[in-house]
Amino acid sequence: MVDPAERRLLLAEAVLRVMRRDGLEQASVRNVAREAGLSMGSLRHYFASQSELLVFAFRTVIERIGLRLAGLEPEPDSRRRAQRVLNELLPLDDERRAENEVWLAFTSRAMVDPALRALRDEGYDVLRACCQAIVADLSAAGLAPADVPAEVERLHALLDGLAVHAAMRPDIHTAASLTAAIAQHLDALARERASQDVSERG
Amino acid sequence: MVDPAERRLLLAEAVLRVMRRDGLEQASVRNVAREAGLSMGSLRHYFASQSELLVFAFRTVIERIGLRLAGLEPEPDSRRRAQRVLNELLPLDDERRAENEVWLAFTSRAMVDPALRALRDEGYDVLRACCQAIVADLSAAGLAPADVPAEVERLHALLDGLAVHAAMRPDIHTAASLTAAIAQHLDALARERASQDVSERG
DNA sequence: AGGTTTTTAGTACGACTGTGCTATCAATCG
DNA sequence: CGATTGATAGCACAGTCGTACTAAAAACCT
Repeated sequence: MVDPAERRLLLAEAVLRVMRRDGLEQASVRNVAREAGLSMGSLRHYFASQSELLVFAFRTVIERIGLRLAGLEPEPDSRRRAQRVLNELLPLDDERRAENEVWLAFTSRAMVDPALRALRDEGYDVLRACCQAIVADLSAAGLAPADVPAEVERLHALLDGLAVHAAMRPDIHTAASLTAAIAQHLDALARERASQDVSERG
Repeated sequence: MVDPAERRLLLAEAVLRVMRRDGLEQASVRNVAREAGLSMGSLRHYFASQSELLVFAFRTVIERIGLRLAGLEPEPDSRRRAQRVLNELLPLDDERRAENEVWLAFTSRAMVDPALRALRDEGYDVLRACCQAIVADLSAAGLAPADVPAEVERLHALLDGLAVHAAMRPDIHTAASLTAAIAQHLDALARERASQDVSERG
């Protein structure tokens, strides 16, 4: 017998493929089943409703990102650690570009589909917690201003803004330009803190 | 006789109402016609296809924003001018919150609907030009770092990121917190430039 | 082996979609 | 006044949608 969890994952990945190729509104039960090489009835055996299917698909994306973050090798230097985590969150390669587009589609649909809202908020919270950890870390190391909450807000918005731009204009916002933008921001944070420290001493 | 342009505008506004209330995918020919108090046939008399209707609706949004920007009273102080323009671009009141949600929905759909892509790119370009003007202005006034392109990228991403966050979590990202985030960023730019100037002199 | 449960497939139903088409009403013009 | 054009309405068509349902096949268990 086939592992049910495996089948569900197979279907979730079919959802993501269809979503990315044709848009979320094309991720119908029929299309997803065909994409996965199964029948509608079979899909329905694993997911009682379409909403359940979509939620599961998005959840796998969130979990995948979480796993990647947890799997990062330890890095003693605050600045390098920040850069590495942020690079993990940016759509730098095809896999993460796909995840990013899925995130955008879900974010948009969650505006009007209450069933997706809780999960969307969960993704938001995870990302914000990441930013919080990064900024707190940098600030403690003297590499970011002392006003942590304000800098969390700024970093989080910058990150999601870059993600949206990368989805809209992948030709303009390349992997190189994205990492450069983040690096520049981190440099700016460090410089700001430095000038803060100077004026405090004086 | 009724002015055709007026009727088209009436229908466009119906599109925006439906989009915001029920999502873009609910902005069908039938629903929009009903929302506008017209028949399907009548709608089709003004718009040959649904795509044409949606494009026109989004265009009116872009034009409305452009008109608001053009209508801003002159402000001699660079910093205050920047703040004012940026506040105009942020979803601070209900009208602009609606426009912001429409923008998000269009951005998402344009990922898979080529007919919307050109218009979405136009909106992107307009916003980027705004950021460009603001940063160049601030930089010339000694209130932003000398590396204008890099700061344009940062401001643009920050702006769109805040917009997305405001759409996702209007309870968290209030008008006050949005303006505060922008003000904080402008302060940071000025401080960065100041420390740049100091180190150049020394 | 025989019975039971899981998995798959296929179909049917009612609702909705965009578009094409015709018919009616209003208004303008010759 | 008649005729032409613009505006509105409403229906028909072919297609897709989510879901419910039945029934066959496969796998598992005793």
